[in-house]
Amino acid sequence: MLEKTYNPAEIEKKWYEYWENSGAFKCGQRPDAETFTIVIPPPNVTGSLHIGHALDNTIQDILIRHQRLLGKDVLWQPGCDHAGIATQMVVERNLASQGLDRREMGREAFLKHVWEWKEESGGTITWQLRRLGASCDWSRERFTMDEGFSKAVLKVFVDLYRQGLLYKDQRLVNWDPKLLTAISDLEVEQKEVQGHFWHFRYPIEGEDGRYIVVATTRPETMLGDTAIAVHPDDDRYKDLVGKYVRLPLADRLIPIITDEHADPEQGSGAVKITPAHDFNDFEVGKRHELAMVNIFDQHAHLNDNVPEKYRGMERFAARKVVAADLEALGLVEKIEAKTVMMPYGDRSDVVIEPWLTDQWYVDAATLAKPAIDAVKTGATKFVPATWEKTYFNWMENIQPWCVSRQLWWGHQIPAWYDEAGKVYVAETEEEAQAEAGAGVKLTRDPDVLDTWFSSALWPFGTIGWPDEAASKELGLDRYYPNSVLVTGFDIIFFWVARMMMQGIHFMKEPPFHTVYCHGLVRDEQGQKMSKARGNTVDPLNLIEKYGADALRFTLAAMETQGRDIKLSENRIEGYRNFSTKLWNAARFCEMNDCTGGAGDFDPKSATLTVNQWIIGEVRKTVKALDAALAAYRFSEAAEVIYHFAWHSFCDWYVEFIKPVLGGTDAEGKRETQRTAAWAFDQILIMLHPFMPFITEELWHAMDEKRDSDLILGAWPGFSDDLINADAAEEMDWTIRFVTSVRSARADANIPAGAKVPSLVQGASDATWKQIERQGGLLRRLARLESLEKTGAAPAKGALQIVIDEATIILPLEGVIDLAAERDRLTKAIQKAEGEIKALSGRLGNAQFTAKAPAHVVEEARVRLESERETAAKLKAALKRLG
RNA sequence: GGGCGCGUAGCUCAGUGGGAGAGCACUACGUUGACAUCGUAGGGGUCGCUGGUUCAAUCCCAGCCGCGCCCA
Repeated sequence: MLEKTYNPAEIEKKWYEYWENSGAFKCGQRPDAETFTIVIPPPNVTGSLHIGHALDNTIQDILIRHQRLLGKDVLWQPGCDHAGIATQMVVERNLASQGLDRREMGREAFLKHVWEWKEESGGTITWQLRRLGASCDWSRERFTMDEGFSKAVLKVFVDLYRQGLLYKDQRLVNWDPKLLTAISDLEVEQKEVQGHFWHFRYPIEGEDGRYIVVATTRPETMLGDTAIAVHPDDDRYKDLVGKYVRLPLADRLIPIITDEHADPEQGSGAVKITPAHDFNDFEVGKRHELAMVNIFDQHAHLNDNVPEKYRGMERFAARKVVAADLEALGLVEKIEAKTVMMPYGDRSDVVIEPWLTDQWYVDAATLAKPAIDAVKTGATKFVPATWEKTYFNWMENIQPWCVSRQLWWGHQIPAWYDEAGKVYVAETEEEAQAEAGAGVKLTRDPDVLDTWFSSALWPFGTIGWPDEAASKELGLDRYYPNSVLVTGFDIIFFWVARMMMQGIHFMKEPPFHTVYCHGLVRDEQGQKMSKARGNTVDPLNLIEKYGADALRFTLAAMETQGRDIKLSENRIEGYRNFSTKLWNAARFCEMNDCTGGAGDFDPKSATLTVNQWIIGEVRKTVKALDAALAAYRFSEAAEVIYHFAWHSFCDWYVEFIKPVLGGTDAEGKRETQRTAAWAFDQILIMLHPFMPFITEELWHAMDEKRDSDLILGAWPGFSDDLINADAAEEMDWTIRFVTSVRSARADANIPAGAKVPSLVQGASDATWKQIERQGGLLRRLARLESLEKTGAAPAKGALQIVIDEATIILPLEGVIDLAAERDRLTKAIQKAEGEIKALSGRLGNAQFTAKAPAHVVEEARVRLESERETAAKLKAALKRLG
């Protein structure tokens, strides 16, 4: 017997362990079936589950469980990435608290600490994913730093290098002076800050007293200026072009040049050019072959390329000193307050410095071309499609991708240098040595690769590539391409685009046919959740409080394409109530022997109208659910199954069958028990992808001798011949009858418990037969003492309810509130007349009848007819009321 | 500045060229051996504004207003 109340915590733990131990999550069990593959967006190995992960993985699990029920050979590939910067930062911080420093202990010792940390805290998120119910194939769990995967990373590096798609170059990078590494454009956040616009006078060489005014938001960089640029069409400076200015403080001569980059509208129209410290100026410098004077060291302190006075100064301190010194020289024309965009490192939150260094770059533009085509031709589709524009926009303007990082934690770049600095790129040191020649002393590039460089290989590197034996064992041919990728739109650039590029380049096929992008989970007020704001919610707490099923269902129900989710706790509470409802429905089934599941019951064999009706409703629900899931419309899918389970099954069907279950018709009772058990089984199956735990529990509670667990069950595959139109019509009418009578009773303040007599007037033969068939239910559910045919006009003061051609009369003279009843009828008449007016107006318009499709016109005619009939009945009722 | 998106019930949001929907909240009433984490009934919306296309616009188009995000 089921407990009186549902306790999710116990059940969820029990079933997860059972599933995992029974091997239910493992792929490859259905070797003849079609495959369905999702690779998990690998979370940071040392991270923990936040609500965004909960959403992302709930969606994936819904798809995975649905496809598993459809009989596919399903692979949900789990694993983590090594999160280069993030992890290294955490470990460095830990070490610092013990007074240790990585540079002092050296690379090898430090990496040992990182691996220890990974072992210690690396399991957290995978444990949390299990708590959520994620049915990943854990036996295949991978890590971007594990041996096989690392081989893939090195091979990709070497292959791209040999194909000329990866090269070393000296360019400006986004340099993080706190973390002391290059970072990619995507890891830079532009923030608005209040700054100043300094206008400096640079003296013209050879023209005493004449100067040119340049404006800058970064005075300290003037020490690295190597030119002044004016726009070629700017007449104000025509005579100065080709002349030189004497750069103050640095005391160097720099030329005045023309370049389109100078904006005549901005400031004075003349702009200082610092090619080593500004991305735009760098381009100008290249165009004009200007000197590149690098004035910063790696900490963004001034170096030996500046006058002695400034050497060693920190950049912001130098700013003040430079500005003050120029002021003292009378070279400051004015200082304006100005809002400026400043680049910040998303990890370190310090101002990023464009800095000239040697780094490794991937020729992203070349790799992007086929990746763009794959989406253009529809080989890969984004859902919702609106993200395709974002993808194209970025891909078509893609810059060389800086993939080297000055970190220790990550895949060390497979490049070796001889003493002359010549580079040898190879997968192993032996190969590099062979290439360089025996006896040549080689030093390995100390840098590591961007974490995204490795996670770009996730869709095939996890399935054995490039090792032949591993590929065979893990089924590379079978599971690549993957099917769907589910991720947040915020990492389309970081990850999706790069998987597309690498996947197509190395595997010759795009990694997936569909990319489903969901939004962000925000708090109730619509604020982005962040630790700084303190408005994060811990999904584990929510799971403890309401159950994983409730959280999952909530996220699914709120997941509508193209919109962020504003998560509120009372929504979760509501879906917790839904699981309670389901639990109680199961208890009802149990108490009434509606158990044994579907068994060998043939839904087509049902003879009772109520049973035929609910069977048809099941079919309609499956159809709607299939359509919703096929279109990745999760909120709609959730709504469909919720509505069926709660309203169709619990509210109506259960009430409809109570009399049969308690009655004497043994045959009817048996059929009804079997139908109820069958229908409830269908609910459990359809709901399983959303609420896996409670459904599995009830699946077994309803029948202790199941052939299979629900997780490996079969999705309903019925056809429309289960829909009996007559039964549907009859039960729909029954529902309308009951609802109308209840409503009228409530309006007339008839005590809910009172059983009242009733008469039916004007019913057609068909309706009357229907009343005779369903009389028991009608009386029971509408609280009617009797239900009889009458030809006579009713007594005055009766409650009258119009249902199509029939009028139901409750003779309650003296009991009902006449004024309230008059009101009710009048309102109903007004409503009908409003409809009549609108419909007849439309039908009276010759344009409408001529141009609108025939079925629309016909529909309007039918409706007009029925509204007229209703209005007439209601008017008659009002008249009779007295 | 360029691009994308949003504005529908008190709240959160679906939706569709042809009768405005759901959940929650709210109000009233609670009778029936699954369920008060419940049941029954009810109130509540010029579908942001203005124009256009159309027989017909909440839906399509244009402009405006308000809000958000991405890129420069």
